Amino acid sequence: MTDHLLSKGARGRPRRFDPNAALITGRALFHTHGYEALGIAAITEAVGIRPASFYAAFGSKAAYFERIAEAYVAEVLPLETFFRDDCPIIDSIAKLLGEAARTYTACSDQAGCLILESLRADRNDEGRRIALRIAQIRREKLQAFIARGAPAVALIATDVVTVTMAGMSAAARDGVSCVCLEQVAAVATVGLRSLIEGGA
Amino acid sequence: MTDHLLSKGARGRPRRFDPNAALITGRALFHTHGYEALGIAAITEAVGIRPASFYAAFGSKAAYFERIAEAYVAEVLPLETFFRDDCPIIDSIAKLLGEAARTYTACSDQAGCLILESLRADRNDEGRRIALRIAQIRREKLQAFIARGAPAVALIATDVVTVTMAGMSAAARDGVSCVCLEQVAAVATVGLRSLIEGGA
DNA sequence: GAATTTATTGATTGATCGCTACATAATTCA
DNA sequence: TGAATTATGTAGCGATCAATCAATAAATTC
Repeated sequence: MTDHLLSKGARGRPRRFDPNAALITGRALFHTHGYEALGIAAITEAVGIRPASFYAAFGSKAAYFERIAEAYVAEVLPLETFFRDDCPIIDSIAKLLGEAARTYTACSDQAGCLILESLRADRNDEGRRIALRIAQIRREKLQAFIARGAPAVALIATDVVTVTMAGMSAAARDGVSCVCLEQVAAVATVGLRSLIEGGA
Repeated sequence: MTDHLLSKGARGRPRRFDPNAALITGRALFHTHGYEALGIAAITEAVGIRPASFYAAFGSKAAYFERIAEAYVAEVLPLETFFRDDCPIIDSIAKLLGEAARTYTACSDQAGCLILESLRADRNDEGRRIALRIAQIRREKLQAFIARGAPAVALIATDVVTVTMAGMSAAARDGVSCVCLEQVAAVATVGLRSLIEGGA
């Protein structure tokens, strides 16, 4: 991680910056400002490089964002952590929603979910297209997990979880507190429990 | 409405276009593309005027959007329609959420709520600032209505409704169907009923 | 040392952004 | 009829956008 400059067998002039660090920096910037509002100039200034170096390393703004978004979805609220076969599905969902409330409000400068917030853009926005693909994969994964414990209502339960998380992400960006979102998650869980356990 | 060209007492050269029609056109465009993604060029082309005429009539893009957003919030899902004193608060909320599901999916090119979707932007985005002010006023109004029927849990119930509507608006933009959103609204209502009626 | 390879710097490119200056056209009021 | 007023068309402002070009620098390979 710190030996990015060494790269023994590399020919040519070595990089003067760490691409991984640049991805971390970019993640924070995209999370704060969004895909469209964040310009190359702001990225390169924050990383401490010139545009040409940025494009040599990452190819394009879209490719740069895609790498960041892929890493984000793999790290933040990974579904495998919550859905285990020895745990009632409703408990898994409750834990997921509660943890989402905390994650989305952990840093006021980067509130909400990077992926879900990147969906809020024009249809033809490149950032939205990338985020949409990632969000759909995640959604299918979630639905598969829920289907294992509640096959009859998996689709609607997945929609409820998805809508709730999107709403919590939006609310977090509008400044709603962690405690409030935890309560929202709890109320949503009540409805979901009723749905899954076959209540009215 | 059709006599905008007459305006008996008006001095100077008369307008060649209907500002009200231009507001309608702009509402559809903003709803489809969002504040930032919609440029003056696209607006003026759709309305059939030149930029100079646009600025003479509306002052700025922000002022134009503000007039559209104010009209939108007054017309779409007006809270007074749903909250009446002779109706249990949970029924009012259920009707509001159900109608939101239908409204948000009525037109696929303008899915979701114009105000809520305009909140998804950079903090310093002018469109977001305008939408945020309108959304906050609406939120306070909603909380006041809910407090009349359920004062003890008005704050959290308001948060749940707000989050659910924001999530439904986002889902509608991602292509989720009306039927699915109606089911989501129904599940959310179950949780809210439990909250309001003091259940577990 | 010479050739090759890769990354850097610095200066731009063409497109688009919101917005406006200027002259002209069309109307009302005196 | 002429002055005042308002809207229009043309043309372009400075700023910013993502992305790139040519020249140079720093490494490896031969």
